[in-house]
Amino acid sequence: MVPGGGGESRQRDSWEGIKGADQATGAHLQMLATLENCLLTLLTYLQIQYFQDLGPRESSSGNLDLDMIEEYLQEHSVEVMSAPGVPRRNQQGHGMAENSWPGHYTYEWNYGGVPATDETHEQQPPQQQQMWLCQSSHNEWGHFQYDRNQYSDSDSLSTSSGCQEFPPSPTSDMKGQIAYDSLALAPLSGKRKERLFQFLYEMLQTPDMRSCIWWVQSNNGTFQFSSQNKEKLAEMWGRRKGNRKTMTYQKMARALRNYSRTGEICKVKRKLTYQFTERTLRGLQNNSQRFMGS
DNA sequence: AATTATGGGAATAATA
DNA sequence: TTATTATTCCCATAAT
Repeated sequence: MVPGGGGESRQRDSWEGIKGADQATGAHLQMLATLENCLLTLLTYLQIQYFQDLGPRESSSGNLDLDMIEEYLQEHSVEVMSAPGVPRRNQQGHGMAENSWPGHYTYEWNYGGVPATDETHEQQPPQQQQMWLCQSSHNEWGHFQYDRNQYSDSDSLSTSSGCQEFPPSPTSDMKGQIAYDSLALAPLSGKRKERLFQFLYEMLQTPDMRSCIWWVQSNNGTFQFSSQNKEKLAEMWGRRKGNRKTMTYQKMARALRNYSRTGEICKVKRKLTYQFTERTLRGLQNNSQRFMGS
């Protein structure tokens, strides 16, 4: 039937049915996970501070998330902590790429103008709203948003001026999977399909995802994937889209590359890091503000 | 040298 | 139907 290609049995059937299984429980678990994660994040942050202050020693203490920390430090071209043991790779002017906007692409957002005539329950209770429960609140930019103070954005915590930031939280595996699943399946009843860059932005606001993706500099829109967990993020993207085959970073990155042509996201020199175009970021930010009651 | 990251052509699928 | 976006496959090159 199919000429070239791996064929791969054409049947497009069953995978349809198994979708909206358990969302309520997922949401509850997610809430707990989020709380737990906040604590863990704080803990990790303190640990990092400790290491920075005292220099890297063999750290007999927590071996729990040392991998995480290590990867983080590596991927962030550690300029703090000039450790004897740390290879200190990559110069690149150490100040991450581009403190300013690349200038190309100066179109307009024409999405922004949506009246946001959303449904009834738009009062936005000031506290958390379960994103995965209220899918009715999105337009084409759509989707939800955490509380502002929940995703303490990396820059605000930076001790040094540059791109220093909050380490990815050490999401442990057990609750990790649960959280990832419920996040991945979030917009099941959504009408408009979410775009990849919107999904990424959403993940960037999600504390649980810090082990997969994080802001390098949120104010100029640069973000970076985790070398170790990028595949997990990709899988989530694929699941959310409902693709038949599993999404991989390789394929997701292909889509990302298209963005550099169409001007939503462009690549920066640094490993695994990209940057939202100014207008993209503006659109994303405006959009999420609409759903936060400011 | 081997692995990993980047980049893009091209066909196809899915959506708007 | 067409245009746009995303997916899938695949190969080449660069970087580490």
